[in-house]
Amino acid sequence: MAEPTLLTLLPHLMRLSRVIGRGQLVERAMAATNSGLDRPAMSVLFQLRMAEEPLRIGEIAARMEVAGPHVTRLVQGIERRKLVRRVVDPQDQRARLIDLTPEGRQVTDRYLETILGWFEEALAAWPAEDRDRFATLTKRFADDLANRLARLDEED
Amino acid sequence: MAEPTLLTLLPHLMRLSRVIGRGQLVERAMAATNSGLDRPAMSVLFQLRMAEEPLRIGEIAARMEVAGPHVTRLVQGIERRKLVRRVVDPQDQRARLIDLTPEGRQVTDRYLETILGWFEEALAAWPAEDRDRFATLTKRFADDLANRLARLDEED
DNA sequence: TATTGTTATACTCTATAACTATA
DNA sequence: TATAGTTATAGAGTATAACAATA
Repeated sequence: MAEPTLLTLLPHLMRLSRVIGRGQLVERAMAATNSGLDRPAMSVLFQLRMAEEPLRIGEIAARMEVAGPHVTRLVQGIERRKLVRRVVDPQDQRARLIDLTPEGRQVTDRYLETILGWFEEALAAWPAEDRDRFATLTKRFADDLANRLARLDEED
Repeated sequence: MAEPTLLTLLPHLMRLSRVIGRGQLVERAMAATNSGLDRPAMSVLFQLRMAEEPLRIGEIAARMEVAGPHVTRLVQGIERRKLVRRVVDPQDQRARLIDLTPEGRQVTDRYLETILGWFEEALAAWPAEDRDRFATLTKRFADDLANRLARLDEED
């Protein structure tokens, strides 16, 4: 069955996906941050933090790869806690721009620093070259795979 | 905030985790396999296929990192479709050993070959050395990170 | 008395459909 | 008439608690 490298890669990817996406990592970082938020809400803050600019509801949904109404709800929750502001987009009165408040940014940074701290400790024995290589290859792999899968649509 | 390599790595990992674990990859491969199964059920078959031997309910739950009762349900479903057999463990009458039937193995192999085929196409331009390196680093990263997180328990 | 698995139940996350308001 | 977002509703996936059988 296929090339052995790819066959052995698959379980590692599945496992990594679980460690990152669900359970352990995120869940624990949220507990450490002690913000009272849940994972999906933090995911919205994370997207805003990485974007470094206000985003529309639809744009957040696209980046999180979830449906729009879901983001509406999540934003309502974090707005109530004053972690984001929701202002009408001056370019288009239908749209809303979601922006981190200073408090929101602070919470998000605490969360990120917790995770990155664990990364540093986990990779303490890694030479810098391996880290860079892993980061580069991970991005390339995600891109190449996503592109291949996107082409499946067109093949119909 | 922390080392830049790790900060940029994070979104790539999150994205990879989404591409692999949810949506696109698995969902499409299931559709292509046309088995009528859902993702969690296929995940059980996948674990059995990788183990290359019958596994107990509890062992499957541990490998999938989900709760026991959930696996009981999933196994009931795939047993009804005759993709696995469920026999009493001769070593321990309380336990059940779950084993792939030939049909179950066939379905799982079709699923795996679909995914690995896409991997090969996605990585067509990758030198063999990069593939090996990526596989090695991915495993190491998952291991090191899981170990670091496991130590959080002991620190309490 | 502890462990393996099962049954029953409830909760979290996310999707779809119908609607409102702007464009 | 199309688009951005919202409200209402429903579904998938998983967890927890209580139980049964065997160790």
